[in-house]
Formats: sequence, C-alpha cells, structure tokens
Amino acid sequence: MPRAVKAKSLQNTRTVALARGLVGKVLARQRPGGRVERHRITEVEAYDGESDLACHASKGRTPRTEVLYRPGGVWYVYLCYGIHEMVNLVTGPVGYPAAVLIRGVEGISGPGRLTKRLAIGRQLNGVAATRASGLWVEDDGFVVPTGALRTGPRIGVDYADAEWAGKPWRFWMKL
DNA sequence: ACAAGGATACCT
DNA sequence: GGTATCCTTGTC
Repeated sequence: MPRAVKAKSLQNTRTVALARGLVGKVLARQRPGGRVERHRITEVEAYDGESDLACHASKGRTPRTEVLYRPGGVWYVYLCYGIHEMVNLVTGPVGYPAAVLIRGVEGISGPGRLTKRLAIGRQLNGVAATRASGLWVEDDGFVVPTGALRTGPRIGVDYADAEWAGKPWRFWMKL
C-alpha cells in the first residue's frame, strides 16, 4: 500500500540527497472526477540555496521566489519561456530556499510536457504537497535497481557560473 | 537550427 | 515604461 511522503521529511537541508531519493518515488495526481493517476518519477534536479547560482533564489527573495523560502513540502510552479510550467517540490527548513525540479516521470519525458499532461499549473504554486491538494508524492516501496541510477549536470543552466552549472545535481534512472 | 511565448527582474 | 533573460518544446 503506497504511503504519502510527509512534508516533515522534506524540511532538512540535504536537498541533493533528497533529490536522489525522489527518483523511483511516485507522483500522484487526483483528476477532476476523483480518479488518481500515479506516475513513477524518473528524473529530477536539485536546486540548493542562494549560493547555488542556478537556483532562482540566487538573486534573493522576490515575489516569485518567496515560495522557495517556505518550509519544505509545498509546490513551486513557475512559467518558463512563456509557454511551459515547471513543477518543483520545495525542500529545506523555513528561510532556506531549495527545491527539487521534477523533470520526468515514466512515459513522459520533459518537465513542460509533464505539467501539461498532469494539468499542473501555477494554481498549485505554494500549495502543500498533500493528498488533499490533489498533487502529492508517494512511496510504494519500489527500489531503483542497482546501477540504474544515473547522475549528471543539470539542464539549461549554462547561464550560471561554471562551478554551479557543472554540479552533478541531476538524477535519473535508466529504464 | 530556431521561433514561439509571457512573466520576471532590473534597469532608466 | 523598456529590455534582457529564462530549469523548453515542436517544427523547421
């Protein structure tokens, strides 16, 4: 029986380790009719603190990034390139801006496609990642097979300083 | 290879 | 009030 991942477990500062652990977990989405869809998370990226130049909060607290400073366990959804919504799970204790970008789930690759297919938009920005909100994370006991977990640099962050753009904070599993 | 597309942040 | 930039995608 799958169990929801508790917000409390997202409120520590080990965001990179948290991101790695989210690969293989389940993204659950309640549809308007009440039906629940479950998608296994295959690819994520960690964004960790104001010192991380690829993190939106590297420029400090703004109306957009305010959500990142909240205690872990809420969604951060923003618009990129004017077209695509990106969904992140906020992590860290209150006052520490960090999040995990969900880049892909099984059968859907690409963060923009993912949000489109699951009808995730900015209406979920700042909303708690609980079953009641309609979008949450579950652990169904699945274990990523040994050797299937891959690590590499994050995508689309070349604008950041090479030191940060090169950090191996993208995690995915080879299916 | 590249345009589309709109919010955001940072100027003047 | 103007402009550069952005955690992308589909079509060229």
